[in-house]
Amino acid sequence: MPREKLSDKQQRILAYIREFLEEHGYPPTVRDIQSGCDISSTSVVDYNLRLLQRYGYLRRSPEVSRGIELLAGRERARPLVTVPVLGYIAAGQPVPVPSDESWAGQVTESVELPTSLVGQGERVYGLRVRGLSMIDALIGDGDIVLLRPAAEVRQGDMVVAWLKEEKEATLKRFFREGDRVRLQPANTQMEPIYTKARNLEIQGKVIGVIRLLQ
Amino acid sequence: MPREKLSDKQQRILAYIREFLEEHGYPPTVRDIQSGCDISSTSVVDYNLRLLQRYGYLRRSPEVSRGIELLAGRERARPLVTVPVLGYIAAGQPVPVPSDESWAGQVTESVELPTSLVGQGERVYGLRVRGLSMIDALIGDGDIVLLRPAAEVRQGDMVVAWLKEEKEATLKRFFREGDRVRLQPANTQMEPIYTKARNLEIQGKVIGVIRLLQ
DNA sequence: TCCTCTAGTGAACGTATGTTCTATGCTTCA
DNA sequence: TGAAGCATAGAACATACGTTCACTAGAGGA
Repeated sequence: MPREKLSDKQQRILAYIREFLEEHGYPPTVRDIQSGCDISSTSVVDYNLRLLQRYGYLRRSPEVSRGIELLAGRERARPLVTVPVLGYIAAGQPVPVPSDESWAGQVTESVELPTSLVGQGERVYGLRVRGLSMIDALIGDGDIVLLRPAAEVRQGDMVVAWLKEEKEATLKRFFREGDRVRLQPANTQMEPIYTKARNLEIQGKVIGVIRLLQ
Repeated sequence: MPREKLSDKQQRILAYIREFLEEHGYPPTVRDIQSGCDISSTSVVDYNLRLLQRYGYLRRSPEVSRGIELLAGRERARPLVTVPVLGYIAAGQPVPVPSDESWAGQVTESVELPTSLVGQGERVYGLRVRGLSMIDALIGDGDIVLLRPAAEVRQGDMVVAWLKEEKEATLKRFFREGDRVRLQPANTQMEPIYTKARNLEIQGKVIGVIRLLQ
């Protein structure tokens, strides 16, 4: 769709929509635009909106009041993702796992993070660490661990693992070695854990850690 | 305005409005909310919107279709702040300090963070940690430390300190004890460092740590 | 000259949508 | 047990608002 040169009136309309949105939080009606831009008839507004839509400056939802959406800054569609913090992770306790789809209700808090950090549309969730049990992974009390449900785990991935026998959640790097698994702490001075693969339940893959002080 | 506890229904309504806005660029109608939140009557939606407005979560323009404006993230004017990562911090090396005003040129990379984490207009900068010298503060190789230039340092603040004699940068909690200073590692199993106050140069106050894996 | 295209006008139409009214359970408190 | 609030139902009302239509006027173009 060719981006043609806009008439003076069309530019005024675009500017007015932008201002109105800024001020009110919702788009103007055809009649708002009419009076705001000193246009004599609603049909003229409709006419120009139609053109602006064809040129790609906005999108209209038919039959919908105020159904105008500006497309100019479209890539800023979802700069922030609200990451739900589902609960706590601590040694000797089961880890909350996002129940399919709606984790409504279990969310105690949430953190907003840019998509540049966690990706877009990913089912990332957070867990707040309680206690010092993860300290060998350089994760302290109060830190937030960012997790992605683990479809596949590759060598060296940092994962939240549930040790069934020990009844303990832990956070380590994952290495499959034959029929056993080596769980390697991030802190190189600490010793790794070895266990059978079937003693392990991978809860999620760690994609980040956030610690906020003060 | 008292921020009362929201009912489950009210939280769903707020969430729905947010989603709808995100997706369409304009707010939902009362009937959109009704069907979207599985509410039986438009009057119930109206009733709850009225309450949400009284609590300060949104503003409604009377007689105006889709006249709903979310107020929660009103300061969302500039949700993302670009935090410059000025360089590296490692033991035995001086720490880069933001030269007044323009640190243009020294920036090797940058991270975008929401204002909810680092505040707005604050002169926050980042340093990437090289090596394991900060491991007693639960900070590993590759982590990013978020710093604010330290106007005043209070008891217990986490700071980046430059030890002049030792020629070493370290990251510890700061406690003034008479004429000497105790630098306490975040890891409680480690021993504190004691030094004279004049051997110390506070480079900045740590406000956060970010670790991104993968 | 007639024809076509763009731009504008004013009114009317139909429905999308905010609002209101009455009635009904459900707690809570005395 | 009854009064007082809260939350909900369903319907009806009034109007805000997108859309359409018939008509006018200038600007090329053949």
